[in-house]
Amino acid sequence: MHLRLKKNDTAVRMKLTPEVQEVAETEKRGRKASKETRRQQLIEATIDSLAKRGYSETTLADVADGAGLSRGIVNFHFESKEKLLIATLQFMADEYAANWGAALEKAGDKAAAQLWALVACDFDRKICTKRKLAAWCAFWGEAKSRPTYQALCGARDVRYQDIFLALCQTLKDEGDYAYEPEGMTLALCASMEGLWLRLMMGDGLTRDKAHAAAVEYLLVAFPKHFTREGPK
Amino acid sequence: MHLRLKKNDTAVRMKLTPEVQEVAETEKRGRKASKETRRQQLIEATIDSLAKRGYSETTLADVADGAGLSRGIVNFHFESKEKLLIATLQFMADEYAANWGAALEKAGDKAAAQLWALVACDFDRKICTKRKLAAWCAFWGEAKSRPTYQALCGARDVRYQDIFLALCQTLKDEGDYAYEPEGMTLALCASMEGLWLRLMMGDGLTRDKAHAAAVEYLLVAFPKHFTREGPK
DNA sequence: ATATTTTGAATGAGCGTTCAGCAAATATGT
DNA sequence: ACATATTTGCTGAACGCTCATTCAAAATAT
Repeated sequence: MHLRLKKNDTAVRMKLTPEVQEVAETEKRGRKASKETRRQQLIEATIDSLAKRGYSETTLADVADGAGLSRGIVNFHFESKEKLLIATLQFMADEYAANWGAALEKAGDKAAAQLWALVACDFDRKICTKRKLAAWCAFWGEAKSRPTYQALCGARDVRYQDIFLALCQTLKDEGDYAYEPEGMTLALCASMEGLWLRLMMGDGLTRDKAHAAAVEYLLVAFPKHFTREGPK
Repeated sequence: MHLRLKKNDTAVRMKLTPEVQEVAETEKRGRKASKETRRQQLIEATIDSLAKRGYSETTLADVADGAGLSRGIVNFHFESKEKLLIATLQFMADEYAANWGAALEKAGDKAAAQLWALVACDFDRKICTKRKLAAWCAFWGEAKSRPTYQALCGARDVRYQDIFLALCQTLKDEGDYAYEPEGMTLALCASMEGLWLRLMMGDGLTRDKAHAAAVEYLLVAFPKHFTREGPK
């Protein structure tokens, strides 16, 4: 006979991370949480685990514990570990895309303002957290040997890169700059990704310093369009 | 009773990769290989495995197979899987450092030439192979949750970054550029790392195009010092 | 003969997956 | 209203597989 704790008694459970908590408390609690809410809660716990332990040490047990739920739960809501991870990456990719999409909307129709916004939003508090950067990096590390991950990681991808390229092209025409836009765009995008990488590694680099470095790049590339405070 | 193949008969073994072969055939063959040679051979096989299967799926069995040796071999020459991986990363970090060290030597004492050489050598055939980039990336993915990896990955690190910064500073003084050197250096280093990341991801980006993008950066940042063909 | 290197079978820990069963929520019957 | 049946969400023990590690024995070198 088992001695049993009362279920869903959050006071008894291990401390959950703010992100998981938040999702768990959205809508209704405990048993009544909808399927979609549970999935989200597990995805958040997965990001936590990836950030804390890295890809190779992320286990379903850890995810379940992190979500404050039982062992079999992932295979119930997702079909397998693999599918949970894909859903997690998908979620992050969607969030990322939504973020820059919204930033672009708000930026108005001047190319310089759009480019500025696009660069800034990569270092937004919502997107650019240690936690999420670590999770991104975990996926990057596995991406080369997994086409599925590669496709989703590259979702910061074609459309994004195209827009970037178009903006650089426009500014070049406006400002009579001499550079070769494709190389320029590539170097700029790469720089932001590299800054993410470094943010993740720690080193005492902060979000603000990273953003400032990216801005420095914008300044030397498009001196007629930007000051350190923003587009002219 | 076992039916046994004759040992060390390379004709019978699985095809080994060029890198492993090369090491295996350095010095004397088969059993007579020295301790150091065997270690190197296993390290090359580890890089192969990381590149082919990613960190999380790299197994000692795969490494041993890749080296054309038996299962227990790694635990004999290295003490554990963990130590093999650390030795592998250490090897790559040393090779990387030696590469830019040599490039710096050869570049003479003009700051512009040195910076050019430093950027160029990151895209050198010897360093910048799919295989090695993939291995680097595999380690990056695990680095946040493993201090040891983090320390070694950051070996493209303090000294490297300091030299870079000093060079940017010198060029700024020479050329009366307006940028803030710390941000500039950071953005430039990050750009090169980001380009590596993209090279690894595939996308049809080639070493030459990546190098060209980095050069494009140099051009806009230091227009008085460089042309696309090199330092003035 | 002794020391060193290599082998490969055995071991056991860790992990993803499965599934029978429990409990909460909801639907249906009275 | 209350009782009963059905559905849905969840649990956790059990299973089987993969893989790092160990080690006795074999092969080779000195």
